[in-house]
Amino acid sequence: MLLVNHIRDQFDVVLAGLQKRNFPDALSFLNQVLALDDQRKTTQTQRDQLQAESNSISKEIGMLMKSGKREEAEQIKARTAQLKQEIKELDEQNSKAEEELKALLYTIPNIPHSSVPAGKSAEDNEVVLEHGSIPALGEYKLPHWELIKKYDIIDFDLGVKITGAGFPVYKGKGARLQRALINFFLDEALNAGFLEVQPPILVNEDSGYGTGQLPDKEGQMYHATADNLYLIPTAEVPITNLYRDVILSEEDLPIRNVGYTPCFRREAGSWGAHVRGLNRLHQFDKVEIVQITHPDKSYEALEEMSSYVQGLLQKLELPYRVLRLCGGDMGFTSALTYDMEVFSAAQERWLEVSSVSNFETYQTNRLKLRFRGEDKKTQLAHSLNGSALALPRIVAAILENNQGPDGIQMPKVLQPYLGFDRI
RNA sequence: AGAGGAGUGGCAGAGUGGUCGAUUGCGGCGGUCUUGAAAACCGUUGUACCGAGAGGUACCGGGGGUUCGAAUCCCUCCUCCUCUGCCA
Repeated sequence: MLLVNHIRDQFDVVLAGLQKRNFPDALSFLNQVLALDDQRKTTQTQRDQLQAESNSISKEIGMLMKSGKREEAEQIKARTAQLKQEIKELDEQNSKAEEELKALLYTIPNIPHSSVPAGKSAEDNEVVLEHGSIPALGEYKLPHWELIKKYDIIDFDLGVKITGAGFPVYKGKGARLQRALINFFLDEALNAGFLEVQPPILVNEDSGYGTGQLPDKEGQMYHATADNLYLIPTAEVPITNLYRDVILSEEDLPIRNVGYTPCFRREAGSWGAHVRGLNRLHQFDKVEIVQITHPDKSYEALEEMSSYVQGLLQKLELPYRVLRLCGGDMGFTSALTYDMEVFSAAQERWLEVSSVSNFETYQTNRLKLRFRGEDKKTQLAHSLNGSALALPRIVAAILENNQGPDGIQMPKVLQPYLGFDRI
């Protein structure tokens, strides 16, 4: 959520940012926000003044009562009755304005960083770099959904039987590959100085609002209605919310956390040819890195995270490219996002395996995540996160890219974790 | 899940209708003293909103209510503790 004061002070920047996002009627929308905020301020000032009067009368009544002057006390009570009514009306106006303001602010996306290219869709994303060479598979060119059957390592039909579509069952070497990847990713993050956390995978409403999944995207989350809890779509939600309503001291920054969790996404209506096999699932595993930084350091941290994720892909010997997402393709809450995509050689397409974003103060404003600087004043920190990494598409790429006459060769770096070198 | 108890400032812990945003202690910060430190003493020490400022308003787990006035009374939800039950 953007700060109203920021909209006021940086009006032109915010307006240009929304236009880069193709936000309709940005100008009149922003003016409406400011008008509502003005209205809120006015009613609040009036309300506070009346309340001040009422408070002092109440004190007076108290003193009169004590000194036994009942009748005088009764007389001035009449005035407070009137004040009470007026305050109540102003309160109603005020909270109405506040709610409307909040509703508007919730619909405004984050302002893109100046380096974000304009554009409408994924085609307008900027390719920052490509790394590695695409393997020539020759006659061994099965897509992963056939490989998993051939080697009997992941079973979608069993998942359908016990749960439904998009909930695969990993078996044998398939299960061990999952476990190896999770451990590899966690160990790498540990070595890079991230603190490992294991958060709950169900979260309450407050947490959903904190990171921006609510109120708009509740359709994407599984909802345990009996307890009003949501299954997390990403570990970003519980990990970032660890710092909700927290005032850190400056020396605590940066906070660097890593966590492995299963992730759950309903992905309503998105089934089709592009989402076969492991490409899109309702439940999948992901290791996530989260950083809370000083506002001056967040872009530095973003670059670090991008290099870190690239390092993982290099160690896994996967060809990848890095995209800088355009204004139209970026997530709602992000100011700058890099997507990492690996090339899936049998499908002959790029698959997104990581998304690394800087949210600046967009999340921390909702979260009330602040730190106290040297001047003793509190200010909002910046939050960032990235996948490091999401498993299914990594598995798809490893299986497809490394297939050959003798089965599927495993990346060297995983072999100590796996206990085998090929499937 | 049932019965009982409790949630107050960074922490501990007073406060049961009226000058209470809240006694006190510890911790933190600043100072006096000291070559330096400790001790002692003095001062200071929550967050947010409105206001140019003076200042005002709100917050004692969350929400609602009673009252001229609520940390204090009532309702409701949440959390923690104790006992019983169940369970990995």
